[in-house]
Amino acid sequence: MDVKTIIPSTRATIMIVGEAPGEVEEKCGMPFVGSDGTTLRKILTQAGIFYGECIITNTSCRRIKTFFLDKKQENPTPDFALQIARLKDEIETLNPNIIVALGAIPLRVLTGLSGLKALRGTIVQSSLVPGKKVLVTYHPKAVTYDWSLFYQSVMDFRKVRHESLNPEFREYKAELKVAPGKQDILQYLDFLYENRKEFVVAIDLEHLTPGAHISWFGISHNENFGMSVRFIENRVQCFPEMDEVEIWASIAKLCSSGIKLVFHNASYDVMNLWHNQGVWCENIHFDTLLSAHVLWPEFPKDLGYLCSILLNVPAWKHTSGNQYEHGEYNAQDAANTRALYDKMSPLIAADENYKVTFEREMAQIELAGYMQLRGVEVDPAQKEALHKEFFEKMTAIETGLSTILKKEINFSSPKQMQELLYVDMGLPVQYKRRKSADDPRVVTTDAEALEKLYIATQDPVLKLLLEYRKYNKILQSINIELSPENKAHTSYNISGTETGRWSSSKSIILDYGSGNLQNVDRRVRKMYRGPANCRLIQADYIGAEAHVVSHLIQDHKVIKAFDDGTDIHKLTASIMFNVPYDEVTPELRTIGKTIRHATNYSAGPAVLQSKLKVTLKVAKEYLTRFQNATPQLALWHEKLRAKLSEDRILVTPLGRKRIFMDRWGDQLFRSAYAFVPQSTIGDLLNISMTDFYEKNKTEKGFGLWMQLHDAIYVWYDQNLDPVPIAQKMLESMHRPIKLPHIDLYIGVDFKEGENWKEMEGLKI
DNA sequence: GATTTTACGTA
DNA sequence: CGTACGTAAAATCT
Repeated sequence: MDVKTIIPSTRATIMIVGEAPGEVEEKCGMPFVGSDGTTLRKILTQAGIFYGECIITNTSCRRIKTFFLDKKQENPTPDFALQIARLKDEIETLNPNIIVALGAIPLRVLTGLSGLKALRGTIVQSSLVPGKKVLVTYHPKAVTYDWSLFYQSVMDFRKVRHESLNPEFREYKAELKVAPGKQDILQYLDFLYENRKEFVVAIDLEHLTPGAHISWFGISHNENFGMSVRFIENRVQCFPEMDEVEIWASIAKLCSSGIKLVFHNASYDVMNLWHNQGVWCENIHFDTLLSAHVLWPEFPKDLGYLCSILLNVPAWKHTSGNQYEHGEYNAQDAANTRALYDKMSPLIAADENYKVTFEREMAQIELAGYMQLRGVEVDPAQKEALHKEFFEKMTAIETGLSTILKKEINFSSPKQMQELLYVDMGLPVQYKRRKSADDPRVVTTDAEALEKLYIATQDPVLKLLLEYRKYNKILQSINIELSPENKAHTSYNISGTETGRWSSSKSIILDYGSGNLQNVDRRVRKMYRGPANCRLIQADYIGAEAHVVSHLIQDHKVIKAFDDGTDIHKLTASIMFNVPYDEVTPELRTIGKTIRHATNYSAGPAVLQSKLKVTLKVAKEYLTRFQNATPQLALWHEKLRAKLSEDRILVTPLGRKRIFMDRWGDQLFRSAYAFVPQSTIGDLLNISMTDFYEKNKTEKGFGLWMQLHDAIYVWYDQNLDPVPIAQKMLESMHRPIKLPHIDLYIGVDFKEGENWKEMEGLKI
């Protein structure tokens, strides 16, 4: 039976086209009746579209095995060709203002194009019925499979709603000036400078790798105009030396004039301009990357994606095609960034939480850039010594292993390790711990599995394998390339996480060091240090996340302990094992610490088992005992779940908002439990650090060295007294978290030393 | 050659 | 069935 197109009784402006009916649809004779239909209805509801006012159909109104005869999808099968003709007929008769293509097949049929990912969210002209607008988005089946696509689909349908108001296809008509001559460039820059009080100007750079030398400079003051200055072509300068100097001088004059500047990831562009060209951007007015991060931390944030949901521009994707093409993208990037500013700034301004969070992130741009360019010093002699030490250890184990195993094995190869453990040695196959009960079981040879097998068999080979891999990993973090000044650099990413913590990754501008400086192995930290004749001060928030949790759940015993400066983990152990506080042994304290941490984030017994190296039974017992001692925690978790079921939104005490879009279940809950404490401390530290930077950036004998989620590091001249400097750090870090019932202050602990490893308590 | 998976380091 | 990250090397895809 044919599945009939659903046609509303009044004239419909939106036509939704799926692929082909499935078994269920064919039986009822209705499109989208199964789980895909449920998903589609949910998406439409969220987007403010009534299902009943849409024309709903498929490219084929009966089940179909093969759509096309060829792989290129140019020739439909005879059956499908008839269906396409039927669809064309329906479009012409029903005359909707906009057609939505759900997935790749409708995209192909309606537009003749392919490449769903690149075209998603954009409006293209139909080739089937010329003049008709087609918006491309995911098929609900893809959303049902990967729920994180849900809100992206909602955004697409919001655009559909807007586009359904009229049938006109608007041609993209921006004027793009690519690689103009010197006079044109200077004339435009002068024009911008003359209007510096009124204009908002977007800038975008393209660079060469390695070195991040600027090859194209894109600039736009208006969404319908973009200019791309070509500086380098095929590694050769495009302008005579003096002309290039003149152009850069003009750019520098404009950027330092106080004109409002807009970027997509300012800490990269601004610092590249400064580092490579000495151009200083005085007024970083708006960053579209940061605004996207504040508005939708869970969405993709690249320019192409943002344009697809907020603008009406055709998809323009970056290819490594010819140079001129690259310039066109660059000019369009600048124009689109300028257009995004117009769309995004009202969204930020409309919500107080968005506003404060955005302003806070904007305030971090200069600091993040500064810390990237500054880098951290490494002692080459210490690096060499560490390498020698661990290389010898690794070699010794390698020799031991090769005499026992008699065959060459790459211990870094999961495949070969599986062969060795589960085939040659005949050990019981170990599986990775799953995130959710319905995840598939995956065979593993990771450290946790090896530990488990070692406990069971006491086979020394397992211990050797563990040690070999450990030393091999450490050597990786020692064998890093240093800059000519013996420094390692990292790019601190303000928008790197969904919590507001910074992430740390390889710097494009100064590609030296391990890249991520936030996961450096403790055993190699000895080689990192401050400048010559300087030492380091560390300031970290004490038990920060646990402190926040204790207030959120109103655990008065623990709150009081934090207030009194009692050792919280000792207290935990004392309560759990029912021993007097003063008789808690270090071993018991460790157990208390691990359990508190694990339980706050709803870890299961298997995690405790592997962390504490106890049996599953004992781990379960510990958990039960802790939960009994802290009944408030489960209540709070319940409260969070109730809030999530209401609107899936959580807001932290510092105003950061996050929508939890995962499929309803334990994994979503655990992310939610972790969010508020983790985000609050991340934001608190970044606020404090920015405050410290702004207040002290002109000081000579000390300065910021590193950021580590809940700690900051400062280098200082060893001839100075560290205490007053630590006091300045404390001034910036002693900062209230405003909770409904109290202003919460998190304690700060200080350490001091000559390198990142050897640090000892500093009393202030 | 590009992309995904595995393993593992940090808070 | 802790979350939040990034990277190297191996495995896999095209």
